[in-house]
Amino acid sequence: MNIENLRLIRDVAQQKSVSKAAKLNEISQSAASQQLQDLERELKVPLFDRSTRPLTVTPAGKLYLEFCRDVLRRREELQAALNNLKKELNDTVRVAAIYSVGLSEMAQIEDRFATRFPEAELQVSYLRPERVYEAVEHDEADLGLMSYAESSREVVALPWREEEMVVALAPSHPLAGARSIAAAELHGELFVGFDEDLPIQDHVSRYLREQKVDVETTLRFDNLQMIKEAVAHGAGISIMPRRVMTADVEQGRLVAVRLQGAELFRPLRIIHRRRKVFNEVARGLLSLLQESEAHVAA
Amino acid sequence: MNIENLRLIRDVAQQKSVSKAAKLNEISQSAASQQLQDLERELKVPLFDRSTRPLTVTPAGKLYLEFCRDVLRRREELQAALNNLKKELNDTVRVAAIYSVGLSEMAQIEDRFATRFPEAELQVSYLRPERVYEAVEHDEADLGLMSYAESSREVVALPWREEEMVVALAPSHPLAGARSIAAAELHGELFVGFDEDLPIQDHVSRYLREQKVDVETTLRFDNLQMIKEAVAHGAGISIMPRRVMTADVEQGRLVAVRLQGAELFRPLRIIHRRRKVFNEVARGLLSLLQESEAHVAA
DNA sequence: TAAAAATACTCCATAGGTATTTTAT
DNA sequence: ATAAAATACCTATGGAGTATTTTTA
Repeated sequence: MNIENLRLIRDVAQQKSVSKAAKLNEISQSAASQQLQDLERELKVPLFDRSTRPLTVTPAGKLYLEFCRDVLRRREELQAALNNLKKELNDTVRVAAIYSVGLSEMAQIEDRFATRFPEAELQVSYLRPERVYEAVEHDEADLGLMSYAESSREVVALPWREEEMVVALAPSHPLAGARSIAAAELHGELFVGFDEDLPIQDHVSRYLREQKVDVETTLRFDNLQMIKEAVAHGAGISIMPRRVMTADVEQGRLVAVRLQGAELFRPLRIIHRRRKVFNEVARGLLSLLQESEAHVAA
Repeated sequence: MNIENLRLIRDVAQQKSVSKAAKLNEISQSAASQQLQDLERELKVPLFDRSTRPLTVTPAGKLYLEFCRDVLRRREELQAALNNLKKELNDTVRVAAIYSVGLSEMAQIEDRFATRFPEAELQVSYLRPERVYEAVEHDEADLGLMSYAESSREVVALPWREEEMVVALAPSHPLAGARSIAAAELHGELFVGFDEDLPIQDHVSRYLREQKVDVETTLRFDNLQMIKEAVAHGAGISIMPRRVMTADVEQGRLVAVRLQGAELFRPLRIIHRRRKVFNEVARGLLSLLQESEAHVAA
């Protein structure tokens, strides 16, 4: 029972002729005759009465014929569904990004992507960092954009960009007027930090430790949004990427001051599954991202 | 795409393992692996992600899996339907008989058949003679019971029984009291006959011609029922098989008188398609009919 | 390191072809 | 007599096996 055989049987019934059905299916009359007989032997029941001309369909043949039609129709449905899926598979790239990559950042990327691949679809999900990693690991996303990612057995991390970390202050803070701040000046300040298990917090803590600076951490959050909120309300100062506070600075809610020597950077990475087979648009997006990194660096 | 392959793919998804599915389907791991790859090559889309353990089903795999399940279910339905049909085919014999074979006659046959073949089913259709012949010719009936049938290219006629033809009269008819009637006595009688194109009419007409008897035919019908009706109402006499008027005689509606010399018989025949392959019960019924003929003759 | 899957290689069963015979009209 | 189906016979292909390598966890 294969598709060709189903078609053949259907055509025999329709044409009332084995040889005509054979021609339609581009096989010899002999082959058609043998297929039909093999099938009848397998089912142990004749499907056609060939002692009349033209041949006639037996009741069993009618049942089998309906079966053929049903399966052939179902097969067409499958083919159509698979084609849709394949189109999507080929024309879509799925990106998982942490929130702090930023909507405006992604909007630019999306624009350039849309120009270069007008047919393609770019799906972006904003997720918490662990979920970005998981999405890539389980092949729910083709590319991940996150900070402090490390290559592992499952996942490859490529460099993307290094974001300058600055001191975030409420406009009312005494240091808010400074053009730059030396690490030492932070000693004893009230500080709003990340949860301790986050790599960015490790990074900042290590930096402060190296600079022999002690800050008094008053609050911890697992996301930038809440930290900015707390800083704006005067709960303390913080250290974060300059880029994530652009809007807040413009609106006068926060002040960003350069760290003297600009010696702290948050590494953003592009991650993907090891041995991942990219489709064309995913490859395209990857190189677009890497170009843009070069561009920013320049 | 054959049934075994559909089962294999379904089992791979269910077991999340090619080797386990292979065992279930009693083929080697290698064969299963190759079947799967061939299928994926044919569809040009991977159905399973084998870079994870246990393997996972891709979206395309899910679509294909539903297809497998649908086709396998449909196939079971077909098998069940065919089994019913085959049972019927093997245990059923279809008989087409002319009306004048008679219900009581057939009831006896059915009883004896039911005793000898308790599992079997006997389907009897009462039809007009042409339709009996057609039914046998087109394999709508296995056996036909009719009068005056001849063997032809399509159909074989076997002798069954010869039915004595008698004179049918209304009880009020002057000849109704006779023990027998010579052909000559019918001369000038009003006569109710069959349509001229029926063999039985030929037969009767030829007989009367040979006996140099002229009757005055007042009415013609294409069936015995109407002729009996007409005779009972005094439209004339007729000649017909004794057996078909038994009930009418008992009820005093008609009188049957033997033709002197009992020289007129209606031949009943069993007909069947040439080269017809009988099932067991049809063969059984045929020999039962032929026995009963011997019995009647004895 | 152990399992599962893929691959290399071989074999043979069978699907399909040509030529011929049988069958139906 | 003619066209259709069945059959005899042959060949090439591909499906399935064993043994081995590669991959995943």
